[in-house]
Amino acid sequence: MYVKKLPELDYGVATTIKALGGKWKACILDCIHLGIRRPSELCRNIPGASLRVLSQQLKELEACHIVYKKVYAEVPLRVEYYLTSWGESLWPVIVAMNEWGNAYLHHHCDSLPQPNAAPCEES
Amino acid sequence: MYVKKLPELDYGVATTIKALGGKWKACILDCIHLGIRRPSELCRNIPGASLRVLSQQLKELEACHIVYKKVYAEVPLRVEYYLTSWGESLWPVIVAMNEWGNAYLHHHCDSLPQPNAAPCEES
DNA sequence: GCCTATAATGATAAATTTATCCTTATGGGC
DNA sequence: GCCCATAAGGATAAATTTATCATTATAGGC
Repeated sequence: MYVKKLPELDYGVATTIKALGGKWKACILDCIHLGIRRPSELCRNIPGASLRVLSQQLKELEACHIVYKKVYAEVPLRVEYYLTSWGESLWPVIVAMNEWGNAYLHHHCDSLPQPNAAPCEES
Repeated sequence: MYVKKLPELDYGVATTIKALGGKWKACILDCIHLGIRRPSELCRNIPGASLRVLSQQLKELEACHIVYKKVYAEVPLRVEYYLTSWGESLWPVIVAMNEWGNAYLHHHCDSLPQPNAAPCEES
């Protein structure tokens, strides 16, 4: 397993981003919030993400106490993920981030500019 | 300059994280919000960040329309960064993220667990 | 027997981000 | 002349994250 070599920042925003900032984490939480709980279901609902990547992200979310896992003794194996109370408390933050981002996308139309995009004041 | 090879996700949360998720970006925005505007000042106020890294992050923030830049014809060169209206509109989101993260830190005491931390339900 | 599906993880490659070091340019202090 | 400070960026290394491919284990369909 990978272990960090550099010190981490530990103020509020950095903590939230560590918990939520993985590439697929917001998608996953959104699905779980909608009741899509099984890894294979998540994989079918999140185009572009492999089961492997989703497993990794779910494991991190679990380690961060954002989701927890229920395992059923069935075959084929059945696993479901649920939001913890911390995950629930994160929801309004996710909504706020989503609203800002969507407003931004709506205004700027195309995706975020590449680093060398033309500068502009107060666009 | 680095150009992306993989497609990007473009829903709200991902957009917000792209704008705000760089390692030093929240620190920088916090400083600018407090009136610390010059790169050299930022560098003195953000331990661990080099001028080089701050320049990179500022450039990205500028490209994302979160901050803009004023250059004064002085020597030594004087540059100041200000929040754009988009940057201002992002502020409540930053506050919400900061509050959640601080509550989390306060509850979990030490920094976020490493990926292999012991699982727990509803901690 | 080989295929399906399920969930998880090891090993490793590829992509991306962040860090380090160096250079440019300007003018003042000593 | 060499040092300071300022801001910016090139070149490259290091760190980190994400992706790809393979394997394990279990039971049912055909």
